[in-house]
Amino acid sequence: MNDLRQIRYFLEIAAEGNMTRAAERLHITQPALSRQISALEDRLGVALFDRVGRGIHLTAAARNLLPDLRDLMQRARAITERAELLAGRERVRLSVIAPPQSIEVFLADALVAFLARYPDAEIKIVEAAAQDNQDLLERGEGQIAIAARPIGPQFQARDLALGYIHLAMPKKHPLASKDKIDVTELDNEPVVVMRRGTLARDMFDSACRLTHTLPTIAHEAGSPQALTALAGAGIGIAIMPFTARVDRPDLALGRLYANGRPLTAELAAVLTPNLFVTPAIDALIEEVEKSMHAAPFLEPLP
Amino acid sequence: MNDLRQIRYFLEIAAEGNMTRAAERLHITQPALSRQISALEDRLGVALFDRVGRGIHLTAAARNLLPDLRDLMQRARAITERAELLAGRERVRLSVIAPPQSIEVFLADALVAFLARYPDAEIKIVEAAAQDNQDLLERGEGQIAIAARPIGPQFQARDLALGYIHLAMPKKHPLASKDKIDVTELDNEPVVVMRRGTLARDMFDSACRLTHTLPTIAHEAGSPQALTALAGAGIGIAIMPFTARVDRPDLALGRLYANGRPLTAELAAVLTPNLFVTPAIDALIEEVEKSMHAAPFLEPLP
DNA sequence: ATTATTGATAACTGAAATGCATCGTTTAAT
DNA sequence: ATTAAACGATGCATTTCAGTTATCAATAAT
Repeated sequence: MNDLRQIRYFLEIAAEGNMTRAAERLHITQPALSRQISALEDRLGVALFDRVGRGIHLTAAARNLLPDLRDLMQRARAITERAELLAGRERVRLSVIAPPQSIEVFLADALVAFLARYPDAEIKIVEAAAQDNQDLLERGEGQIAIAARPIGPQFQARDLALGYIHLAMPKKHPLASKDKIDVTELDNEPVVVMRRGTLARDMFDSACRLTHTLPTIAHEAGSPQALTALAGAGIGIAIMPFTARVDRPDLALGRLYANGRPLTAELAAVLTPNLFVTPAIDALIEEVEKSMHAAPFLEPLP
Repeated sequence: MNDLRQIRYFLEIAAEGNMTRAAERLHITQPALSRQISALEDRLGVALFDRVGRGIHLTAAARNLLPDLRDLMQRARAITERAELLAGRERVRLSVIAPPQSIEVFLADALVAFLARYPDAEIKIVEAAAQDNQDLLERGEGQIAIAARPIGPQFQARDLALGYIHLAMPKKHPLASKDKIDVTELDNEPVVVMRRGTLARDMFDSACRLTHTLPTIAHEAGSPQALTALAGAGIGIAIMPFTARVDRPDLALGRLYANGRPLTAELAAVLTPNLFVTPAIDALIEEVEKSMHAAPFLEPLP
């Protein structure tokens, strides 16, 4: 085992499922990649990919080795970073994985503040659905992800904020006067929700199931803006995600409760295992936290 | 961080303390090694060695990175081995670190039995003083070491046997009739012991200190044979190491006690961290265990 | 049947690693 | 003080290896 490069190549193909595309992402040509993988297979003495028709897929052996190889790469990276820190010329290069709304509502602001402190830092933002966040982190697509607890045991995490699911409805709506609204009050009520796969939607579904509430789904929207627009038009009460700004004065806002407790999610910064946490990373997380607390419906954790 | 080779080179120099010798062990020439290290230092941006006069020594940064780099290499090796196992063509290649007497008394026999089961295995034996055993393991000089507990927390271990420190003396000696002999009975008594650094000697010294016993060290010997010879000549009672055969009918044997309990050491097979334990390794340890239990003064652990 | 996609292969090129010879410095021996 | 040995660094030639371009074979989509 001499070469981390071949491992990096292998991981890229495993993540991409396709040699040609992996080669592009690695900035090499496809034949070069193909030959490196052959070499790796020879050296390990085990086939890593089934060449089936055109296209490939992982062999059982490769699936077996995959987690450890990922771990090895991350460790190697962590060591390099520590070495650079020891050399005093730390180069901050981070990829942050976050859901679209998080980017819009607080990540952008946080990055501005962070870059004021670390002007030379290179921050890349990877947009991903909430549910894919931890997968991408595990595949090494980034070092930090914004996600809600629970978080896989293999990760470290830093608490960021407590997010409340809130409701938006026209001011004339019968429930508009209330600050706390229980899920059960939404029985048979027309609601507009985010599409499946977003955190707020999934939590809302769970709350309904647990309380045997059956709201009428009037519409599934793809963005918080669409949600508020529909609510404003009287189509239904909008179930707003945690990280959404509501800037419409015609709408009343309330918090959603279930069993007497507010529906909340603990948002956290999830860190790649073995990541060596530099002061810069700490600073970034701190800025994210500050920026989140400035947003409505996101409160500091106790 | 692309290249495990450079890390392997670095570790070899760190272990050897000398580039020329490290180059020999790596089967490359000294200039090649020198350049690779320069390249590694450039890439990490930090000096790993101070070039002081002729010769080198590790910088603080290098000492800081050393354990993690070792760990990385061991993980890489473990992965390769697992891959070979998955490929069904496991090539058993082990280095076993053991003190000289262990080799003589039971390791040799164990290897014969093991090789009968795995004829293609390549086993290398590294002879090392008991006290150096764990260091060598940590430096990656071998995968398995025979050592006495306590064992560093970073290692896995398998219990092998309980060893008793025993005494050898002429049959006419006043203490010869006793089976159990307490350390305190050796006060002012002439004894012959192994040289410092062997396990039995160190334990004997500790026992004397704890019980305020001051035997007269008549001689320090380098081998168990010398010990029995001196005891037979009446120079003093021989404090025998755990793993020594006494085949002289003119000598009486007894067990050494302190505070009413026999002086024992729990011998164990210590395994490199992250070592992937194959059936072959299990078999080897099993054979070692069997072979030890056949030796006198080594008993199975409860 | 035709075309586009995808991975493998061959021949070539350029970069990187290695070996050999040698130098400069430091330490040990005399 | 002088010499010899030890040790790491450097210049140059050679080999090894990863990468590129061009192309092929197999397969899936139309």
